[in-house]
Amino acid sequence: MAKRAISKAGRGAESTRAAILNAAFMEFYHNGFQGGSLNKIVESAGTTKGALFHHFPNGKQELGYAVVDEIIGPILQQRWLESLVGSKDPITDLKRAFRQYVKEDIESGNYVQGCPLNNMAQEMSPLDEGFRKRIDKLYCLWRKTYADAFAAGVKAGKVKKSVEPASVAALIVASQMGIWGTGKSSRSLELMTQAGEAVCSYLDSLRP
Amino acid sequence: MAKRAISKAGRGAESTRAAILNAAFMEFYHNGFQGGSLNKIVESAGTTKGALFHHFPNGKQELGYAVVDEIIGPILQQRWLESLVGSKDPITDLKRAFRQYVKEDIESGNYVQGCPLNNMAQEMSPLDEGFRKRIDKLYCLWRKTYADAFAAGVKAGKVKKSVEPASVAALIVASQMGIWGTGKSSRSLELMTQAGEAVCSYLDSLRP
DNA sequence: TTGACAACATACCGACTGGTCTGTATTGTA
DNA sequence: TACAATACAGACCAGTCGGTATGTTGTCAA
Repeated sequence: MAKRAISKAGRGAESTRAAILNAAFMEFYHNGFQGGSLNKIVESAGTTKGALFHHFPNGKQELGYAVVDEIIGPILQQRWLESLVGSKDPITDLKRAFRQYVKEDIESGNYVQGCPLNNMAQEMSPLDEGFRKRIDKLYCLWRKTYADAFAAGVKAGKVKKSVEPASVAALIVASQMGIWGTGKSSRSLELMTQAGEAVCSYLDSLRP
Repeated sequence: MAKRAISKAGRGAESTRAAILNAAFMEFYHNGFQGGSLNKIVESAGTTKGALFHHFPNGKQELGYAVVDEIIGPILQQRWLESLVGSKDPITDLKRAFRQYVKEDIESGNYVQGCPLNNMAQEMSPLDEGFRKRIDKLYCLWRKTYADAFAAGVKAGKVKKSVEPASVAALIVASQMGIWGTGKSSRSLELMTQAGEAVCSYLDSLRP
C-alpha cells in the first residue's frame, strides 16, 4: 500500500488541512463556534470552500470536532498536564504553573479571550453531544492528571493524608475555569492574580 | 403629565415587552446570544418583529443588554446575594446555599445549561464592550457581597482573622463559575456535588 | 368627533450563512 | 503515455439572519 500522507496534488495537501485547522481555531476562539464564519476561515487560511469541504466533508461540525481533538487537546496537554505527570509535589508544581500562566496570559493579552477549551465547553456542550463528549474527555483527563499527582503527593508525604485527590482535582480545575472566565469580563489583572493567589494559599493549606 | 405605563394600544404594552424579554432570555440561555434568533424570540413570545423593534429600537443588542440588566441581574440577586447580605456567618450560609442550589439545579435539569450570567460573560465579554461592562458590574456586586459577608464574619469571630475577604470572595465566585461549567460538559451530578463539597471543606478551613 | 400617537402586524430587504456542484490542474500508478 | 484519483478553485444555491418601511388598529386628550 502506498503512503497516503505523501501523495499530494496541487501543493501541500496536509499543510492546507493544517492551515484550515489553525485558522478555524483562531476564528472559533475569537468569535465562538456558532459565530465563527467558514468564509472567514478559508479566507484567512488562504484557501477556498472547495478545500475545506474536501478535507472536512461534514463541514463546520467536523471542523469543530477536529479543532477540539487536534488543536485544543494538545494545547491542554503541553500547558497544564505535561508539568504535572509524574510530579511528587503537586502543590509546588501547581503553584508555579498558576503563577506562570496568569502572568503569561496577562502580558500577551490572551486573557481577554479566556480558555479555548472552556469557551467551547460553555457554548457547545449543551447543543451538540459530539462536542460534549470530546470536551468531557479532555476535562476528565485534566482532572485525572491532577488527581494522580495529588495521590502521588500524599504518598511522598508532600500532601496531607486527609485530602481526597479526586475532590481537590475537581475543585482546582473548576477554579481555573472560573479564574480565566473572571479575567474575560473583568479585564483586571489584579483580580486574576488575586484569585490565583487565593488558590495558592488554598493549596498551601493541603500541606501535611 | 399622563401616566405612560397605563396607556396601552393593542393590548398590554408592558406585558408585551415582558413577554419578549422573557422569551429572549430563554432563547439566549439555550442558544447563546449570537446563536439566538430574533424570529424564534418573537414567535415564542407570540408577537412580531414590529413589536420587538418598537420596544427595543436598537434591536438585538439592546435586547441583550436588557436581558442582562432586567432578568439575569435580579436572578443573581435573589439566588446568591439575598441570603448573604447582613450575614454574620458566611461559611454556614454559603455552604447551605451551595448544597441547596447544586441539588436544585440537578433535579430540575437546569445544570446542563449552566449559569446564565456566566454563559453571557464567556460569549459576549470579548466581543462587545457594552455587554462586558454590564456583566462585570454584576460580578463586582457578587464578589463585594461575599467579601462584605466575610469581613462581617471575621468581626463576629466566625471566620479566622487571617483571611483576606476580597481574595476569598474572588475564589469562591470563580469556583462557582467553574463548578456550574463543569456540570455542563460532564453532565455528572457526582462531579458537581464532589466539587461543591470540596468548596465546603475549603470554607471549613477558614474557621477560626 | 377628531386628530395624534402609541402599539403593534406584515411584507419585505440586502447581507451573509453553511453547503453543493462542476471544472481543472497536478499527481502517482499501471 | 494513458488513466484515475487527489486536491483544490470558484461559481452558485436555498435558507436565515437582523433590520426596515409601511400599514393598521386601538386609546386618549382636546
